Formats: sequence, structure tokens, C-alpha cells
Amino acid sequence: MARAGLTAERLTQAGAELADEIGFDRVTVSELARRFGVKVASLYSHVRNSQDLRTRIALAALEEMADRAAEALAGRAGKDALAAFADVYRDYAREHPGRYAAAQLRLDPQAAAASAGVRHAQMTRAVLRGYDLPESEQVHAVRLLGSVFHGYVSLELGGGFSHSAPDTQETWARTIDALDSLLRNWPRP
Amino acid sequence: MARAGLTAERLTQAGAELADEIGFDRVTVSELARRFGVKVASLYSHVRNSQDLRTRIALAALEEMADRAAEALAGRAGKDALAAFADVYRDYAREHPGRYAAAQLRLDPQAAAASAGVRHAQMTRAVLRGYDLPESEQVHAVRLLGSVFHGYVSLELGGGFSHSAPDTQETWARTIDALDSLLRNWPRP
DNA sequence: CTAGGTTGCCTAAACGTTTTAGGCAAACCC
DNA sequence: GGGTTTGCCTAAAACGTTTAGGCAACCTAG
Repeated sequence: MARAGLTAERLTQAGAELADEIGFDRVTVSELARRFGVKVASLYSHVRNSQDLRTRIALAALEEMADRAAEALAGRAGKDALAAFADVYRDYAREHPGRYAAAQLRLDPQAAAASAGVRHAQMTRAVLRGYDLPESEQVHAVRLLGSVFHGYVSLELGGGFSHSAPDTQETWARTIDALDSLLRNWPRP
Repeated sequence: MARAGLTAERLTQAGAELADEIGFDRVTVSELARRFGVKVASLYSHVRNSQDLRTRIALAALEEMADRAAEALAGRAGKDALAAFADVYRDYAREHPGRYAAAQLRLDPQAAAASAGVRHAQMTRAVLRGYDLPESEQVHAVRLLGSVFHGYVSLELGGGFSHSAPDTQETWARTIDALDSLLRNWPRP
């Protein structure tokens, strides 16, 4: 019986693609097995269970996003960096909706601490270097930026903006303008 | 055989409570039947299928949030209204995490248009009445507010802020300060 | 108050997903 | 080439979803 050459990495990769195709919540061990032309039980040698598979996909997505963000931030500062960083979120979510949804999976604290999520936080802080915020305000600004990016992208992806007329592209540009303005004129505590 | 008195409304209500208890994605027709001390098949006379049940819970949650928001906005304006409106989101999500997650369910366009989601959009616009934004900028501001509130709440709920030190309460207050400041000094297009 | 129709919950059964246990053969390692 | 490891298999149990069909409880009209 020919071997299919399954590995945890390959399953994770295929799972990520599957998520983009049919949605993260419909990624199933069975479906993945079907794609590999293999019996379901075979996957359980490589992946502990369904939850494990999902977590792996989530971690991979976080890595990918962090890599993109790092690349985008290189050699940029101020509004330029802000816009590039923001675009990473949005573009990633549009190109890979399933992976983006995966990245939102709630991880247990230790997994989260070891994940690329912390790289994200560091990079958000790096964006703020281009603005003149007191140290004590930086946490709040980091959280605000995270909220806006995540919130915007997830509403746009979920169709929350789809009805009314104006292009979301325009709103996105205006959102970045607004954030830039806000960071330059951050209200005193 | 005594009747349990099931109705779609009662199932929806119980489903919402179940969601808050165990998480929206773990709400299942079987579990609901168990709670009512009834066989699974019995529920299918009241609810088309699992998806239908979820949708009903989502719509109910949207109604509840819209009601709360309407109540919060009555007699308030400016930053006062902004803060009250924002708190509705946050408080609802903290009190009813399962329902809040349900409210994020992607609805098909016609269901969305008929839902209380549109009331939300109208109320967000009402908040802006306290600020002096040109008509053409209002859509963008509405979307920005929606993004921040949803993004913040969903990150906080997902534990995204839990690690680092400062109280999220403080960040929340600073976020509202920042939004108020931003709306008062909205950058010219 | 009873006969007829309607409704509500039931049993039964098919199907899909998850997960564990144990087996056989391919691959690898000297 | 022989022994070990590894990878995929079959089998099977447990659970959620969903449909079909039945019987008894409830409601309504005479």
C-alpha cells in the first residue's frame, strides 16, 4: 500500500488552504483525509485531535502574518509604517480569510505566549516609535490599534459593511488618516 | 406523555443562555434537547435545523443589544453618548459572551437587512450628531466606531489583552477619550 | 361532553464526524 | 537481508444531525 507521505506540517498546510476554501469552522479531520485520499484514522498519528489541528493552523497563520508585518515595517516610519502595517492585516484577511479566522482562535495562555502573537505586539509598538507618545500611553495605543485593525477587518470580512454604498477602500484610507491624526494629537491623560 | 411546551422562542431563549454558559459554538440541538428533558427529534418541529437555531439566537442577541443601545442613548449627547454607547457593547459582551459571539454570526444579506443590525448603524450615526462631521465623512466614522468597539470587545473577550499589566478598564476609558478627541478633530479629507 | 382534527413529542433509522485499538506492510538502518 | 520503526489500514464505539412515521394529548365544534 503506497504511502501518502503525511506529516503534521503537511496537514497543517493543507488545513490552512482548506480553511481558505471552505471556511475555518468547516475544516474537519474527515475532509482533510478525503483530500489526501487517505482514511480518517491515519491522520491521528500526526495530529492529536481536531482541536490540535485547528491550533496548528492558527499558529501557522499567526507566523505568516507576523512575517509579513516584519517585512512591511522594514525601512518605514511614521504614517508610512502605520499604513503598511495596517495593510498587512487587511490584505492577509482578504487573501486568506480562513487562515485569518484561524488566527482568531482562542489559544490557552501558554500557547499564546509562545506564539507569534507576541511578535505582533512588539511590532505594533514599533509603529508607535514614529509618534511621540508618553510611555504610559503606549499600551493603550497598542490596544487601540489592534482593536481597529482587527475590528475593521473582521467586520469587512463578515460583510458588515457590504450594504451601504461607499467603497470600503475609501473608508480604509480614511481610517488610516484618522489613526495617524489621532496618534499625532493623542489626548493628554 | 406530558408535553414540555416547546416553542421556537423558548428554544431560542434557552439556546442563548446555553451559549453564555458553554460558548456559542458548542450550542447544539442535542444539548438543548437534553436541557429540556426531551428527545432530539422533537426540536425539529420548532426549528428547521441547527443553523436555523443559531440564526435565531443571533437575531435575538442583536435585538437585545439594539434595545440596550437605544436606552443608553436616550437623553445623551456628545462624549456622554459616545461613552454610553460604547459601554453597551462592552457590558453586553461581558455579561453575555455567548450571545455576543452569536451576534457576530454572518447572516445572509436579506436576513441582515431585516435584523436589528440596521438599528445599530442608525444609532451609531446618532452618536455622531454630537460632533461636527461633514456628511461625506460620516460613513467612515460610523465604520471606524464599529470597528473599534467590535475589535476591542472581541480582543478583550478572547483574552488578547490579558497578559500585560494595565487594567483593561483604564485602556477602555482612554480609548473613549481618544475616540472623542478624534471625532472633535476629525482630519480634513 | 364527545368526535374529529391538529399538534407535540415519541421511536427508529440513516448518515457524518471524532476518536481509540490493534494489525500488516513499507521503509529504514545496520 | 533481518529487525525495527513507522505509516496507513480495518474495525468499532460514541455522538450530533436530520428525516419519516406513529401515537397520544390537546383543542374545537356540534
